[in-house]
Amino acid sequence: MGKERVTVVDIARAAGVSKSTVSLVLQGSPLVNEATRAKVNAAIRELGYVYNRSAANLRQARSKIIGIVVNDLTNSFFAELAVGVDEVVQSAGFVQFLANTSEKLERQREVIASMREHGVSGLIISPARGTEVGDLAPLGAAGIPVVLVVRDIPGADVSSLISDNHAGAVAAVRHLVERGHRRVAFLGGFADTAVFEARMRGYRDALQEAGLDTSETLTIGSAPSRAGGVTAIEQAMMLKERPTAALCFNDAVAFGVCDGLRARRLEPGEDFAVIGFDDVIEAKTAVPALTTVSVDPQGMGERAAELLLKQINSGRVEPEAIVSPVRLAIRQSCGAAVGRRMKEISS
Amino acid sequence: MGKERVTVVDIARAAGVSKSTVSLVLQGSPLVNEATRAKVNAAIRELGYVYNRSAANLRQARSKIIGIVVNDLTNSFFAELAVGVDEVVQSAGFVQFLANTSEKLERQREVIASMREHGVSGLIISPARGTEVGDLAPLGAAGIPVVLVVRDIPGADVSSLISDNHAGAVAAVRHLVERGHRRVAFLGGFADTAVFEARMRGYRDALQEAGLDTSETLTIGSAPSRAGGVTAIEQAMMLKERPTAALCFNDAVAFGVCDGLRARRLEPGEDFAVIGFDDVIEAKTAVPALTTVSVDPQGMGERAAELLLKQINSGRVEPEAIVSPVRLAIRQSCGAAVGRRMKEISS
DNA sequence: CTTGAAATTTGGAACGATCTAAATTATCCG
DNA sequence: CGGATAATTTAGATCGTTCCAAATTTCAAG
Repeated sequence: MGKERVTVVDIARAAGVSKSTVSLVLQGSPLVNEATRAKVNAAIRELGYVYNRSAANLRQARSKIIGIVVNDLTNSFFAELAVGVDEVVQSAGFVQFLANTSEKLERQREVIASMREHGVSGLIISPARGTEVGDLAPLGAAGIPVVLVVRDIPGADVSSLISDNHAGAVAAVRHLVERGHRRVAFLGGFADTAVFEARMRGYRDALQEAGLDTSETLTIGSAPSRAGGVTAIEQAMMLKERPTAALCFNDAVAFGVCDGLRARRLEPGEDFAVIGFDDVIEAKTAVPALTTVSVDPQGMGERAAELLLKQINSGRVEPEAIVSPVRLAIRQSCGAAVGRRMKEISS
Repeated sequence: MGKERVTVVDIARAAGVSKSTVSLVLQGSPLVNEATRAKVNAAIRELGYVYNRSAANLRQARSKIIGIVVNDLTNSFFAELAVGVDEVVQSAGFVQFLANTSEKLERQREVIASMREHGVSGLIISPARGTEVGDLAPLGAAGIPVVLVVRDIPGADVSSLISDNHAGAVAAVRHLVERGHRRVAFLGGFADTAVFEARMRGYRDALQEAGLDTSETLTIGSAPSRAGGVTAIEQAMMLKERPTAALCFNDAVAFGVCDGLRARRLEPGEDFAVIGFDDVIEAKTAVPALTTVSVDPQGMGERAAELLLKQINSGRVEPEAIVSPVRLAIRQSCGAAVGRRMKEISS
């Protein structure tokens, strides 16, 4: 009744060769004769053999798994990132272990430990808020390559791939200033992340460069989500001197800001200029199409995966810190130059 | 120089016990004496031991991995579903293998094969379009429990958890009819899926029940995406007899429809009623908030995972086909009763 | 003390692949 | 045909854990 598992020995017997030869065939070795290869493959199909990776990993000491740890999978930025990683990882014959930490350090620790136990060959991590150098140290010590994405951890001795947040923010604000805006807000995001800091600094620098007010009143934090955007813009509109434009921490916030504006019967792109950050897929198709700093999450995932694979294959490499260039995708939500209506509401 | 891997034997030696005892401790067996357990745990910490799951799996013939295969991770419905699965799977001591097929059958086959090789204990699959019974048969034969989610595959001998698409569509259309709509469209989606068929049938049935026109002209297919929604509503507005309301295939389409309406200077919820399907997180915070058939993707993920775990633990169970109840979340986008403006544009 | 049962601990054989080094077979050339 | 070289194939050890059966220790009761 109970069917035994089919192993290399079984197919060796069936094909009339030794298990070593079967192993060679499984690995696609060029050493083996075409005729025997065919015989073996036939037997494999015949018996419905399923390769046992656990056994292989045991001997080889490292599996063909790469792990990816993200801090918030429900944010489509990270979902797209994961898709990008999966794409290249799969075609390199690896398989992806994906875990979501929901921004919880404890979960992140568990997840990374579990991946180590499974013998992952490398890890791509978008760290949860508050991750420290020490959380990654054991990986480095064990010789497991790590690529940090999106968020960097200062002092960590691993590679990182983050987008040029500062330059992106500068470009966005310059664009708004060129269009005549004088009161530009920075909306959304939590102040304790490196990403926030960089975008914020770019915003300030561009403002300063244009000789504009860089006081703190126009900077309003919130959760980096759509709902956060709604509350941020609400607060902004309570100010005595209202902004006429805003650079948002990310696209989710920007969408929320648009929602909030509409709730006040203001049309984003006409009555108020909105620029986002990240360029998630919906940015293009939204109405109005969202002007945003284009980061291409899927592309970032692909590049992170390539970087990681390079490190895995070349044994040991110096950690690289790559900043990924960024461009401003100008669409409708940043509107035309400041015109009648904007002047009107801003006064 | 080269540090050797630390194994049970090493910690056995360090703790002055046998490797069997260490193994017992590792598994949290109640057989072992408290004092020795402490000694062993100390040694484990001391030497920085990392459990080798490959070795364990080899012996035990099945790993604590559950696989989840989704057809489109960039769709936030599935991202949320995956998060729900991850949640319960992790707390049950399993770890999740997530793969995205991008709706490609070939990729799906590879991915499922790879998961088998890794010895997954069970699989949650949202199958790619065109998946056939034969694609799942080998899993059943190998005694690997499978739970299908979202899309069912008629004739497959596995459990499934799908939402009550028919009832949801009926409820949505009834609601629109009660509000006075007489020309209700069904927008978006591909006609060759079981999900489409069910929602569509619900739409028809409710229309018929109200004695309304069920001719095909008001049914307009499109890609089940935001962009698809835009094109679908454009087509709908070209009709000589325009609809005043629409049930959309899913929320992404519904958002696209809202976008398309705005592009024509029509305000969703005021000039035209829109109802979506799925209730993704953005539905609540969008403006106008989207009325939608609430499916709670994360909850579905959790339930699917629980169902799967039940099957894994209880050895062998009869496949169950669960249809998950659904409720209409009435928000702003379906507007008030047909009023002045709607009559105006619809004539 | 003995003794039997209960509580702990343990040696050694798996698990199913890979790898090394050596054996076998085929091929070539004068 | 002999010998050398190249091409294939193979035996057997090995990876790090779990599991079985048996051994040892502990303990309570007689």
